[in-house]
Formats: sequence, structure tokens, C-alpha cells
Amino acid sequence: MDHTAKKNKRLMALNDNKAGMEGLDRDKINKIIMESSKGSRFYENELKREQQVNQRIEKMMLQKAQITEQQLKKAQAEVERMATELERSRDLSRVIVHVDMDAFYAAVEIRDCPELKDKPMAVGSMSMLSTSNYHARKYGVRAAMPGFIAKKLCPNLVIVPTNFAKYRAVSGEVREIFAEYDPHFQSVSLDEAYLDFTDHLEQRQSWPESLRTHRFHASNFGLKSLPQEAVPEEKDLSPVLFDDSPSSSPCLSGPEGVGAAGGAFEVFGTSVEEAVREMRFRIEQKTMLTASAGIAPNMMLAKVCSDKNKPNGQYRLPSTREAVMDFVQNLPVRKVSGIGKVSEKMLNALGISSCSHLGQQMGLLSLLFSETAWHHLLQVSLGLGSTFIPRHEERKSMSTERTFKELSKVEEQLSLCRELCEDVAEDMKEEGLKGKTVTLKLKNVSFEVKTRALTLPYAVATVDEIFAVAKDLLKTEIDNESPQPLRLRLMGN
DNA sequence: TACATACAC
DNA sequence: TATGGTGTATGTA
Repeated sequence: MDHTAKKNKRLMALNDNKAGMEGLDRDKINKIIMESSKGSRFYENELKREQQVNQRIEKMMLQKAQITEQQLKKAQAEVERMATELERSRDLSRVIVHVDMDAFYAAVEIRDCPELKDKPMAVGSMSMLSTSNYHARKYGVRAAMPGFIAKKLCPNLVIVPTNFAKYRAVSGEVREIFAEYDPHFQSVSLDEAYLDFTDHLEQRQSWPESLRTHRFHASNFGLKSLPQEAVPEEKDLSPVLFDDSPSSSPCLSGPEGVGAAGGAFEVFGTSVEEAVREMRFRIEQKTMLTASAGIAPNMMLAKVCSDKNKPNGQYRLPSTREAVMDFVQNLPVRKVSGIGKVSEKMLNALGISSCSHLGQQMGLLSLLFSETAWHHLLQVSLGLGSTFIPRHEERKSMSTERTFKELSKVEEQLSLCRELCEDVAEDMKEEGLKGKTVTLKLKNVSFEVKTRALTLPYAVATVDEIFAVAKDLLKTEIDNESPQPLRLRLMGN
């Protein structure tokens, strides 16, 4: 193919339009990323995968060409009916909040090492970064970018290794606060959660001021005794680097004062916004870290809203059908949780980039996508989402995997496999679990991934039981390739 | 059930 | 030198 050059440009390119980039411009960044990637086995594999997606799209377009006016009309009517039905059950009565800590890992590391405060930094390794701070983002340094490429974009970048034990501890502190607003909150990860504020707000209406009053803690930074104006101090209080958030910190405008003990305090109101502001305030007082939040009538919308005034901000979408529909019209499909890179590309091929397009094309989509998929898209286009927060269900799988430098010797592969089985068995023991399906995952040096699974008639949990199965699966693969050895870079199970 | 793919963080 | 790890859902055979 000769027209791939253009496409390739977009393949590895900087994926984001989030933060402003003052250091380097986009083209320059993309050029550096491309030069670092081109020719690598990783890149070759990415190209291959892109081709697969393109083929999927071609197939879809062919299918589209087959659709008759008749079919489309019929599908349209069907969609219409379903939309009416969904509309009938629209529930705007819940107040759902999505909270997201700002650049969490990076913020924690900066808090604990003020040296880093004004430097571009990221958390991770030369192989992979988890997150980066604001300064680094200016250079195009992003989460999920390998550190060695980030270093090329920003030679002064400081890379701090991850310290999950610490993040877990901080996360625990934040979750204690979440629980006070919704004991049934659902955490998505260490730094993110959904809360249903409905009940809290009802209670809150009859709360005296005392319950809505929260103190600035003098323990934060060098704030011994607070001066009368806590307002301008607030920024200095924040250890987080995102001091550029424009509309997002109207925060300390409410009535606040100085307590008898000398600590300043603030009284929060009874509205949703005030309650969420209060929660974020308490998080910051407790952890010296900032959070952003989205407030909306369902989970899907709340999630999008939390991104709106990030970092250190919040956004409320009013609970009216009109506001919701309005909000959704201009929403790029990619912003919706669950619509990733591939779905976006497929939708784009159909001329769909915003949710308003979704609404217009639902007839077509119902013919080209699976039932579950188009139902979901229809809901999105109507601004619908879950209005209750499901409790975290029981885990369905447990796994461990490791990447290493090329491993080609059979004995080494087997002993590594055993090691992984030991790890999994240990983890299973900790939770007192058993499992019936053993899955072996292999990635070769060309980044091709394979999984091999076997389901047993009974549940297993011990190393020996698991390894017995995994060893067989691995041996089968080794035999399969022989006389060529398996050249593995990752193994998991 | 087996496997691959997509997605999220 | 160098592109992660863990878990869920879904489509398809």
C-alpha cells in the first residue's frame, strides 16, 4: 500500500488535546514520537493491528452499501420506538457524582518531594509512564507513553518509580471521605469513584451550619496561623501544580472565618455544588491533593462532567431533559466511557463524531452494530445512563503477568511459568478463591499475543494443580512452534 | 468453551 | 536498551 504513509502519521501520534502545549508544538512532538517508534517491532505490530481495524471498517462499509431504503426506514422506526420507550423511563431524580483525583500518582509524589514541584516529572519507568504532571504535559509527555520517548520530548523529565503501597494508602484516606457522602460509593480505581449524593443531599437540607463547617488544617504546609484572607492562600496551600485552572477554582468565595483557636474555617451551603465542593475541600485538607468532580443525573454523564473542569474543578449538569440533551449534542463520542479508539474510528467512518450525529444515524447503526452495541449508543445519544450505582460484584478472574527480555529456552520458560503459577496461587489463597479455568497468556518478541485456556470439571487453587494445567498448555505451544523456539517477552496466567 | 478484541485505569 | 499490568465485557466460532 502506498497511501499508508498518511495513516501511519496518525497511528503513533500524540493522542491528546487535553492540556496546552507551550514547550513544543504538536507537529514537533509527533515527529519525535514517530522517529522513536518507527521500525520497532512494537510499531510494526501496531501497523498490523491498524490494518485489521481498517479491514473491519471496509467490511462495515460494504455492509452499509447493501442496505436498502426500505430496511433503513424500518430500522429507523424500530429505533424510534425504542427511543420513546427509553424516554418514558428517563430518570432525572438522582444526583450522581464522579470524583477523580488530579494526576494522582504524580501529585502524591510531588507532595512527598517538594523538590519536584516545579520540574517536569512523571511516574513510571523508562519503559512505561503511568502519569505525568502539568509541566511534563506541556512537552507532550503523557500517561501510557514509554519513558524513553518522553525523555526525548523532554530531556529534563524526572521519572519517579511507582509506589503503589503509598497510593493505596492515600486512596484509603480519600475513600473515608467518600463514604461520608455515600456509604455505597463505587471505586473505579485508586483515584476515581462514583457516588450517589441523593440521600446525602436530602439529609443535608436540615443540617445545622456546624455540620457543614470545615476547618483549614494548619498542618498543611507552612500555614501556622491563618491570616484573615484565606482566599489567596488557598493556591499556595495546594501542592499540586495545576495552578492554571481558569474557571475551576471559584472555590473559596463563600463565607469563611477565623475560629477562636486561630484556624480558619469555611461554612458550606446545602446545594449539590456546595456539598461536592465541601467534599473536595476535605480531600485537599486531608491529603494535600486536589480532586475534580462531575455532577449529573446519571453515571455516564457524571463521568464526562468530571473531566470538564479538570484539574481542581467541578461541573454540574442540571437535571433537566433540555440541559442533558443540549450537553450531549456537542459531546464528542470519544469522551464517552466505553467508546474507545476503535469504536471512534468506526463511527468516524460513518461520519459520526459527536453524539448529535449518533442520534441522527441510529437507524443505520442499528443495522451495522450488534444489538448490545447499538442499544448502548442509543442510550448515549439520549444522554441516558445508569442512575443507580451497582455494588462491586465478585471477581471473575485473577491473573498475573510479566514482561521480560527475550526468553527462548524451554526450561526457563517452564520455570517462569511455575513462578507465575506460584504468584497466582498465593493471591488466590489470600482471597480464599478457587477457579475452574486456567488461562496461559503469551506474547512473543513481535508483540503478538496468544491466550490458551483449559476449563476443568472442578475448581483448583494450589500451585501444583494450576501449574500442571499451565505446563501442558505451554508445552503444547512449544511443540507447536518447534523446531523454532517460542521467543517470549511476556507470560501470564 | 476457547479465543480474540476492545476498553478502562 | 527500552512500549505495562489487571480486570471486565462482548462477539464469534
